[in-house]
Amino acid sequence: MPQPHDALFRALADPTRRAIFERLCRDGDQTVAALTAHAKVSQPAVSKHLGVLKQAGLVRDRPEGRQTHYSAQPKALAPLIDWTSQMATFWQNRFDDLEDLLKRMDQ
Amino acid sequence: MPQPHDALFRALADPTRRAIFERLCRDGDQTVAALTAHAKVSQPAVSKHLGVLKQAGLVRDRPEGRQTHYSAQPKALAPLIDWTSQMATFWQNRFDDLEDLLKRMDQ
DNA sequence: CAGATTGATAACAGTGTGGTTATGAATTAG
DNA sequence: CTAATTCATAACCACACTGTTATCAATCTG
Repeated sequence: MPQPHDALFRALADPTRRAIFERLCRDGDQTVAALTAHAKVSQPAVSKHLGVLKQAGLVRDRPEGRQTHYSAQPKALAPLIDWTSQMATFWQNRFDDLEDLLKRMDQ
Repeated sequence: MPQPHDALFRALADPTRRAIFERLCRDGDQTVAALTAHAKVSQPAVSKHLGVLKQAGLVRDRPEGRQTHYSAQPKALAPLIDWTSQMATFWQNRFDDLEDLLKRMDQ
């Protein structure tokens, strides 16, 4: 059972892919050609990365004539934020438990 | 030039590794044997995952006799939080720019 | 000391991932 | 219509990654 997080974490694991996503967040709509111009890899590589990002919901594509515009979908980062804060919460709760324990021992 | 983020994102990309980290966040200090008992992989695999997590700063090890205790280091998640909020900020700024543009057009 | 336990490491196998070049379909320009 | 452009896909390659089993050093136990 693959977690819903899984595709997201996987997609963000690659630096080239993160760079593409960052650029889309920073500068908005971009064609594949524009993204390729700034990437250090070939156009097919960029297309494949965009495919992975799209699969993870991180980008949307908007075909327009012979070019395809891609845009960031930062809402897709929500599960990552949730997961992170959950980890922090677990951590915090353990301190709370420790506190409770110490209080109980104090009696 | 490997970003400081890189090891972090990479470490979190694997589900087995995330599960180990989650358990350490939830239940605190664990020996390798305890972690292996709940993982679906062999002890050497767990040890290797712990090595990767340690490299990324996500866990600390505390040798004690013949066993090694591992604990989560949630502070290591900070760069991930920063990165995420930066993406959101970029996104927000682009809306601000758009707003500015619309205001300017309104005059 | 002898034997059992714990965990790290080595060696290896299978798979996945990220890159390349080649190519083709669709669209635009001349 | 012809030529050029844009992007996706196919085919392939190299390597990294995750898992395995075997083994060993270190430590505890009897």
